[in-house]
Amino acid sequence: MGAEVKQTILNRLIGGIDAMSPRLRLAAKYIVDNQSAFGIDPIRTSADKAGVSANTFVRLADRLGFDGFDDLREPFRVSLLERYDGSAGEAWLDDLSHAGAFAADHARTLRNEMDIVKQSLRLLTPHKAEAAAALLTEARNAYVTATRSSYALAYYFHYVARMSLPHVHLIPRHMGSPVDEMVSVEPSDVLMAITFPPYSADTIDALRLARRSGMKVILLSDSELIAPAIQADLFLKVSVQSHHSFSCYAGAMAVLDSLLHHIVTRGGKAAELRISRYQSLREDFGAYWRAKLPRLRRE
Amino acid sequence: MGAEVKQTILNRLIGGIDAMSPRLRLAAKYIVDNQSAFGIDPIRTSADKAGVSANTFVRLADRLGFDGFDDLREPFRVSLLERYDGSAGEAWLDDLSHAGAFAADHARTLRNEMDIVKQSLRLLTPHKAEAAAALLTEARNAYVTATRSSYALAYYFHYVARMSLPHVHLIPRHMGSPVDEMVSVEPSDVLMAITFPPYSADTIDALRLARRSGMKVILLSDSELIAPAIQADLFLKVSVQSHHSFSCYAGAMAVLDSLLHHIVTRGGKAAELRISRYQSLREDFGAYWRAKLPRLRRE
DNA sequence: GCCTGCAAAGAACATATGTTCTGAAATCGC
DNA sequence: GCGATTTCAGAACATATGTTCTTTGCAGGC
Repeated sequence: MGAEVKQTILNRLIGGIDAMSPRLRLAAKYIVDNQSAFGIDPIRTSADKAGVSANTFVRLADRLGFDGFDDLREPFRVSLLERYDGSAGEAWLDDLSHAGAFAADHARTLRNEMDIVKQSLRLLTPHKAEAAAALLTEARNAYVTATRSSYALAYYFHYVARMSLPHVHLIPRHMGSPVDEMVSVEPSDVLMAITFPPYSADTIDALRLARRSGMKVILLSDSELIAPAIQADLFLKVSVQSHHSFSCYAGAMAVLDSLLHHIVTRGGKAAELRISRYQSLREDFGAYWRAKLPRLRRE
Repeated sequence: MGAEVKQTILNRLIGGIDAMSPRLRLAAKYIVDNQSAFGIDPIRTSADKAGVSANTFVRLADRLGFDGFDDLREPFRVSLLERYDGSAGEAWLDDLSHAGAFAADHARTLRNEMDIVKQSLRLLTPHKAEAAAALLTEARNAYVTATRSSYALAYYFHYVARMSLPHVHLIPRHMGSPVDEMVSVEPSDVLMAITFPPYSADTIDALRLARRSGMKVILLSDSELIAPAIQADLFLKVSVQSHHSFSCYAGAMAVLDSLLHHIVTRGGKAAELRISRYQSLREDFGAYWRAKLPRLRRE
């Protein structure tokens, strides 16, 4: 009952947003993006978060034909109640399991994803996380390598990490083998390798070269035993098991997210500043909604 | 974070209820029984529903050591906001929270990762998953696009999907804008765009072009409202919130993993075969341990 | 019986919240 | 360009909300 009303409002907000004035758009977008927060916050809080004034929300409510702001917020309040009560625990997954063949199969994959994420994060002890962050931060140069599908993970990690640590490099940069770009490594460098079965020969070569060069080695994989005569200084185990023939990388991504957090935290104010400079640089391009508005950010 | 505090309060309420006066008991029981309602209702409403006076709740808050009623209700509010206390009650995480400053911070990030993964997967209903798989499978050509850090996600998705569906293309392939590679799109094609704030102008352009071309559009993002005049045929919402200035992609990755599963499943025997052919092709290169070993595959 | 101590409700108060009003700034139309 | 219109924020206002104060009622002790 309440959920329908809410959906109707959302549809009207989405459908009518192109015909709205800039501030009304911001307010509408805020509601669509933060439905739960909008349900509980008082009008001024929502206004601050959305970057508009309080009475912009009043005007939005009026424009939508409501008697007042409260009438607009009410459906979001009750939907918050309904949804929460219905979703306590893992009931939603169990329900899915009994909602037909496709849903049951779907539920199995979702459960698997959550399991590998939990399992991977569990294995990332604070000690290991701290050690990894320290190794990467204090290295002269830190090389991140991977190939094929795990290259995506390395790409992401490098993309974010380099904002905080300019001495992080992704190899191979384009084509070719990672060893080609390791000609001038030194013992004060670090190699972080990411590989999953079937393990890449290129990555294994890079690991071997790193060992010979006396570099520190961080290995992110599902097994510590990748190939003979390979040992990592720090092994980060992640779970990638799946029901099909290829791996699931959600666990690995969660571990990388977590490492990035520590790297940025270690970087302190300077790192934060560098990242926000990247951000603002990019916003000059993709600034559609925020167009010419002052960026009011909470906290 | 909020979920823990709430749980602590509940435990204290339940544990201490025998030592309370009759009215305080009523109030305590009401909180335990109606956690969500207690989170949003003002004090007088809760008082009416519980059958006590307003200041009984004030006294209860005082007795529990809070500075005021608001402090008592706050954890219930935020837990309502977090929609899903995915990580509540994980003993190993709770232990971490009390093992020093670094471990506590670490635990916070792990909890966040698990929550966004759960939240994202919850939003991926079987209906949406099936629709996405169908759109991608039945398209003449399917284009996957993203830029900057989310390019990693698109890269991964394309890498695996194309084994099952050869008509999936990653754009932009190297440099340049995705629109450059959309010159010959047709209404029977599909565009799957992945973008997170700050939204990329290139991706938005691609979405606009897709709309004009009559293509079907799948949008994987944190918001349905990316830019004006953009609407997706299928919107897959994922949670990327984090405690720092950049997004966490574990939830997005879990959703992609899940979609890939359905795509491969839909592909049937033919797809499985194609994938294992890729696998064996790669193993000829990277076959170190496996060389003379039987391939043990779980399940 | 009277007093003390506690529990509880209701009234009184200060603050927070939604709403309205006003004037300034931006935008549009000509 | 310049006036008309729209959009918007800040102040002013009435109501709602949390808190405090006061009073009442009820036990138990001397």
